Amino acid sequence: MSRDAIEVLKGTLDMLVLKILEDEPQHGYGITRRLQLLTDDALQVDEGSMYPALYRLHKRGLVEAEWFLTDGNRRAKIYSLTPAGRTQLCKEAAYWHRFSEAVGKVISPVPDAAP
Amino acid sequence: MSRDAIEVLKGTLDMLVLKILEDEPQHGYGITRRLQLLTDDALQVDEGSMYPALYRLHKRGLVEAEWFLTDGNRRAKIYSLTPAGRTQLCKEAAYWHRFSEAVGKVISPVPDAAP
DNA sequence: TCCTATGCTTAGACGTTCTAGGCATACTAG
DNA sequence: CTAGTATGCCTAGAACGTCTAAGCATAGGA
Repeated sequence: MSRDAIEVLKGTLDMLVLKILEDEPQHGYGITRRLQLLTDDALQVDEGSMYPALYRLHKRGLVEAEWFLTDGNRRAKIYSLTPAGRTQLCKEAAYWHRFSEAVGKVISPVPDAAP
Repeated sequence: MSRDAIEVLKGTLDMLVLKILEDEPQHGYGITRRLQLLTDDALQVDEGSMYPALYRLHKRGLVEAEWFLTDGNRRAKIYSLTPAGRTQLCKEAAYWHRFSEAVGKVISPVPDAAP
């Protein structure tokens, strides 16, 4: 399974992470699995992308981090959204909509919807 | 006008260019304006992105290039799609659909369509 | 003559993702 | 007891594509 995973377009991971954290605080590993789950294995983000992304977001004040213990008694750094992060999520989602809409106009020319 | 242009997500320009060329052969400057036109100024690709993209595509054998004279008597390098380019366009469009669909699943959770 | 639109080129900065390695612990099977 | 698997984190570097910013050249209009 999952051999048909696709790469994440550069610039979209931050938005995806923020969105996952909007649902509920998560640790890096959890975010990765959540993305996989939500997209039926289409999105499988590498750890080498996920953790640097979380650092970026943390440095920008968009997420907070705190160490906790999971059910399995393992330590995990739980990230949660800050107010600034919530704002940024809105911006990035809006950007995504604008961009994907623009791409849509190019690759699937509007066929003059039937009246 | 046009101050609300957005950046092109890295990895999508090739697809956009191939798509424009599928309609009809164009030169770099023309492709840029065509993208702008089709997307109501949302997509304004810089020359510094467009020409390197065309070189990439040419090196990969996805487009052909030939010098012509335009209406205005100016020289212009006209690019056209090769069969390989057409195939690649299909691949990239399919990738885009898969990716944007996956993103959609994350950022706009399905609200359990009403029965 | 100057300015704008057209049209191409290219070096370098920049940011993001991936590759690929490392580390540590909990639990299970043998 | 020991090996393997799943969990969980870290990071250096390569790879890649887009943008910034400069330069060049010509046509046509003011």
